[in-house]
Amino acid sequence: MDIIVSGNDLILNSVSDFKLSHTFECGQCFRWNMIQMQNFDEAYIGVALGKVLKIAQKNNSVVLFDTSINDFQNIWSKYLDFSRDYAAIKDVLSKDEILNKAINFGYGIHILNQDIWECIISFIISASNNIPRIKKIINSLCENFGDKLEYEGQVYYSFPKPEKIALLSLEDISVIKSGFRDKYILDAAKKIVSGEIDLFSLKDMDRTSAKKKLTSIRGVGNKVSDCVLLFSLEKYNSFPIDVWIKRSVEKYYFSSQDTPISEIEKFAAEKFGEFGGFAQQYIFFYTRETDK
DNA sequence: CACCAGGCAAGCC
DNA sequence: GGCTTGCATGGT
Repeated sequence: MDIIVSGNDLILNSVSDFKLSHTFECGQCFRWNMIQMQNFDEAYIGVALGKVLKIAQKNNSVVLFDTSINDFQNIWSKYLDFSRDYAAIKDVLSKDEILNKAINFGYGIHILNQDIWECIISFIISASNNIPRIKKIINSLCENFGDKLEYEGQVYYSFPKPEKIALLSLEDISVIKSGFRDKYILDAAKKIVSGEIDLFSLKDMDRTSAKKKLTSIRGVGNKVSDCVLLFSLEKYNSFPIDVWIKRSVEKYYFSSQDTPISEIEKFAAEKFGEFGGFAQQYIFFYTRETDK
């Protein structure tokens, strides 16, 4: 991959194993929206890490608009996971017939390195919910309590900090219509602001310890913590099992037989090992886009 | 109207 | 340990 500065924009050429729609639509993030741009195959605008980014792609070229080389190297390269060798991961996983199909379908998936706090709240909101409404609630949380950001004459909102959320009452937060999850959101904010949970130290912990810490937050159980571990703490052997993954794994590997989650976890650990998280994303995207 | 949606906690055994 | 039920809200 080579990087070219073009005015205020940054052009990445010879990008491989990456496609915007695969990465942004595979269910790991909720704040990226597709836009139309001439001369590109795909384009998105999103808010992440307190910044608005417009990004577009044509074939193997990706353009980050109004982005300095510093911001790319310090922020976006890591966020978009550009330094990982996805070809090597795909080689290993493709040996499995099902994964081979899933990878051919979602060949451009990258696992983003998201903000831990945003990830915790987003997946607390995801519980017993559907994706359009998850996006709607998160958007409302940002509009009501985040900071205003302007880009090209449009207004966007950052994801509100835990310090801001911790000061809210249940009544305050009821405007976002998150239902029974409201108290979980407040609990997470309070545990983080009080220092009971130190987000920074989670990164250095092993998977089991980090998971134990995360599940001490109300509303964070097995599945939500696995998502946080995978999408923001670089624990790539996590294999979050939601209803879709459960159904899909049962269909492809257990002759459509109802199987306990504990057994699916065991199966995934043995079958995919250190690449469990990547396998999960390929399967999730494949099954969501084709089974429906 | 019943049922479901990227689950989880609490209560039961 | 495992199993069941209630949970806010909005969409079919």
